Amino acid sequence: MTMLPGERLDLISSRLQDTGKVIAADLARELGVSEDTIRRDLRDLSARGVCERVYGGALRLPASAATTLSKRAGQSVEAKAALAREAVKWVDEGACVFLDAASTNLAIADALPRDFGITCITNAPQIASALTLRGDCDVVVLGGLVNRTVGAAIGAEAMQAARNVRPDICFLGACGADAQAGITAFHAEDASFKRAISEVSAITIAPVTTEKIMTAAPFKVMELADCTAVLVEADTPENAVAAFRKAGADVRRCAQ
Amino acid sequence: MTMLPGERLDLISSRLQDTGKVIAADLARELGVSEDTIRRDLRDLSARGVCERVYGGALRLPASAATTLSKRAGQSVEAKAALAREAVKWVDEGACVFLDAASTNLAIADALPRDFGITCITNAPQIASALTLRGDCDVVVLGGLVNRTVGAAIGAEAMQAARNVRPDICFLGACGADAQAGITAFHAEDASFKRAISEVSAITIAPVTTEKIMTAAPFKVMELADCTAVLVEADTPENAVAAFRKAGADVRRCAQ
DNA sequence: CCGAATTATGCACGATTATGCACGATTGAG
DNA sequence: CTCAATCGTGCATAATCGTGCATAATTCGG
Repeated sequence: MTMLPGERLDLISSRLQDTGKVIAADLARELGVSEDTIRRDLRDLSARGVCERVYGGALRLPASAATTLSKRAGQSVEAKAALAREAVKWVDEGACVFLDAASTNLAIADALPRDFGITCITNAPQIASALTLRGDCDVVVLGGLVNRTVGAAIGAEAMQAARNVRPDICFLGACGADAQAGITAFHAEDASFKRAISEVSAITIAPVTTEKIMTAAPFKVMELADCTAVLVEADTPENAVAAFRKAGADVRRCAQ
Repeated sequence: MTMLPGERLDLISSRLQDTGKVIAADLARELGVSEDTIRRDLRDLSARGVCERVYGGALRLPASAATTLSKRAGQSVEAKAALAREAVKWVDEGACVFLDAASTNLAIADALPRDFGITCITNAPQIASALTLRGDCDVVVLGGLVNRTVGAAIGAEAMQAARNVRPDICFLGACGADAQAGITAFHAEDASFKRAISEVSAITIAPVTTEKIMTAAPFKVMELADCTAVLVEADTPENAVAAFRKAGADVRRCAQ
C-alpha cells in the first residue's frame, strides 16, 4: 500500500482534530514511514497553524487558551523586551500611540519612555491596566464586549470608537507573518479591527517574534509592504528577512 | 497509554483553572510519572505565570495578581476579601454585574463564582484586566479617557456608554460613607458617573471598608438609603452601623 | 521519450530535552 | 524542638530533535 504525502498530511491532521493529539513514533509505525518523515510532516502542519508541535508528537491547538494574551505574556520575555526597546524608538515626545492585544505590546507598554507626555489608546484591558499603573501617560480605552480568546474589544462598538481616533503610531501584534500571506490573525474580527486601526494611524509598526515568522494564521490583516516597518529579533533567520524584504517590507533587525 | 510532556502540561494547567489547586503527589500517581517530573512541570508553569508554586503543589493565581496595585494600595487585603465573599452572595447565575474603580471591587472580581455565566461591565482597566484573566465571564468595557487619579473612564464617552447598559447589580466603591453625607467620592465626575450607573442598575450594593466609615469625601454620590444594601466589615463599630440604619440603610455585617 | 530540476524520504550524527534517582537542604506540622 | 514530607540540584540514561547528505521518486519542459 502506497500513501501519497499529501494524503498522509490529511490523515494526520484529521487524526489530530479527532483525538486531540498524535504521537510521532506511533504514526511512523502505523503509516510505514520513518519518524523523520513524520517529524517533517508535523513541522509543516504546525507552520501552517494546524497544530502545536510538542516533544514527542503534536497537539491540536485549543483555538483559545494558547492564543490569549495572558498565556503568551510569560513566554520569551527577554526577546519581547528587546523587541519593545527597539519599537519605542519610533515614539516621539507627546505622541499618540495605539497598542492592540498582543504580548509584545504589553512589553511595549512597559518600555515606553517615562514622562514623555504620551497618549496611549488600546482596546485590550490588560494593556490599559499596565498603562494606567504607569501613571505618566493618558490612557484611552476603546470599549465594548471583550472577546475572550483575543483579550480585547474587537466588535462593532470598538470598531466605531476606532473611527474617532487618529493615532500617530500603531503597534500591531501579529499572530503570523509570512512573505506571501502578509500579517495574519487567528480571528476574523480581530483581523478586521487591526486593519481598521492601521488605516486611521499615521504609521504602522509590526513587531514580530521569531516563532511567528513564516507562519500564517487564517485571517489576513495586511501586506507586509503596507507596514511602515517590521521589527524582528536578532536571531531571526536571514532567509526570512530576505523574503520579507523581497515582499516589500522595511525590516528592522533588533540589536542583540 | 503514553502521555506527551506538553499534553501533561496542558492537563495540569486546565486542572488548575478548574479546581484552583493541584497536589504534586496526586498528579504524580495519577499521571504515572515521578514527583520530580511534576515538580519540574509546576516550576515551568509558575515561571510562565500560569500558577503560583506552593509547598506540596500549586495554586491558581488570582486574576488581580497581575495588577500589582492590589498589594500596594490594599494593606487590608484579607478584609476586602471578606467583604468580597459577602458581596458575591448577591450575584445570581447568569447575572450582569457592574464594577466600578475600587480596590474592594478588584477583590470582588476575583471572588465572583466561577463558570456562572456572568457578564461583567466595568469602566476600570484594572478590573477589566482581572476579569478577562479569569476567562470564564463575558466582559464589557466602558471606554473613553481614563482619569489618572480615579483609574477609570468617567468622562462623557463613558457616561454615554453607561446609558446603554442595564446591569442587574451594581457594586459601588465608596471613597467615604457617612450617615448624613451618604456615599461620597473624591472627584466630581467620578461621583456623577457612579450616580448614573447606579440609576440604570436594578440594585446597588455598596461594600464599605471600616476606614471609610464615618468619613465624607467632597462629592456626593447618593444617600445610604438609596443603596439596596451597604456591606460592612465584622469589626465596624456598632454605633456606626446603628447610625447607618437610622439613616435608612440596609446594613449587612460580614461574617468574621 | 529524455534529461534536469524539484520533491520526498531515509540515514547518520551531534545536540537537545525529558525523566528518574540520589543526596542534602528546606519547610511545616505537632 | 523533632521529624517526615517536600524541595532543589547534580547526574546518568534514554528518547527525541535538527541538520546535512545521499538516494529515490516525481514533475516538467523540450
